[in-house]
Amino acid sequence: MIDKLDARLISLLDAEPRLGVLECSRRLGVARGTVQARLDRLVARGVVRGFGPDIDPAALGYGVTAFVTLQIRQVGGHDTVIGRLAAIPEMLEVHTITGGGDMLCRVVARTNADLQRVIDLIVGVEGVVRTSTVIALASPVPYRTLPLVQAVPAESGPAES
Amino acid sequence: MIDKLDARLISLLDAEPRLGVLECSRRLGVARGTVQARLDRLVARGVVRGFGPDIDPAALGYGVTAFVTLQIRQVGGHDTVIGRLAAIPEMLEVHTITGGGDMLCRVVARTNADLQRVIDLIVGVEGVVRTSTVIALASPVPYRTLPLVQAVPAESGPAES
DNA sequence: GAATCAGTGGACAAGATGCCCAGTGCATCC
DNA sequence: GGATGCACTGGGCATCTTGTCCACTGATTC
Repeated sequence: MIDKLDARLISLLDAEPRLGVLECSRRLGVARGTVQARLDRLVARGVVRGFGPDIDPAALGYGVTAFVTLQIRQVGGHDTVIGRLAAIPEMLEVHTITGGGDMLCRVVARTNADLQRVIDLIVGVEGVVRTSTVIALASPVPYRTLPLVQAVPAESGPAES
Repeated sequence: MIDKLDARLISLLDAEPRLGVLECSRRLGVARGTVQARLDRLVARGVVRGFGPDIDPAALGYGVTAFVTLQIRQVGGHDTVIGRLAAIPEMLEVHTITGGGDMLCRVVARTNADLQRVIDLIVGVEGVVRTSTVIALASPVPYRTLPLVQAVPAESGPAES
């Protein structure tokens, strides 16, 4: 699925995203064309979605992060609810889930008081029956995917497929 | 905190991350130096953390995402637990939270069966008392921050700051 | 009025990019 | 064995971009 060179390339780009193809080839000790081809392949296969700017909500004034579990009225379909939720700028992420709740959302707010406003927005969405909120106090492990990338290359020998 | 030009710049880079400074300046209709200065400032202020590659775990074979709520034994400190959790490659994110649980984790796995293995790894961590897992069935709103960026520029007039 | 700051528009050398090519080692396939 | 396909190498080329200067303008602040 991905080999050591790919992993090294991704790790390198993760550490110093501003690096160009040429510089990468120098650091990795391979030809420029190889790096170019690898990158193209990774993007084409969807492994690398892109290189979008990584925005820090806290730096924008949204220092409070919370996870809100929703229960949805069964009739009426989830789609409209999702649409309404997506219209809330503070709504950073929505997942449909198993278990007691129906959806798990990540939201941000400027303050705890502001979080109340955001939650009210959510509760106000037609079809939302109940919400349950937990506030993230700290994020000791911020979102990351590198360990995954670096762990995969267990396939060293003659891999099958 | 951020003005319309910043928002437009970020939006542009989000849509087409491969764009250079020069191309951005053309699209935005401003001088190259301006774009350069804006970008530098955004990065310096921490609003833009970087431009790291966006990896899709699913494309790596990790198609199952789950959220695991942990309860931690009060004695012994969270730090060691966090260290152990961070050592698990499938552990994408860890937050300490309010409410019934102590921590909320996002993990991925190759299959539901594989998820069992990952959860076992978590349960095996010294200090973890109990876990509660919900599986993400779908992610109708994948992680995003753009709406936040585009919503902020409510300050148009002579802002006080 | 003077100073400060953001933006403009232009210039320059240095470097990177996209693209093409011939050659090589290493698989698999006939 | 021999042939094909594939990934990688190393080189060359014109074009574009980058980083970094500069002088000038306009708005804001003191």
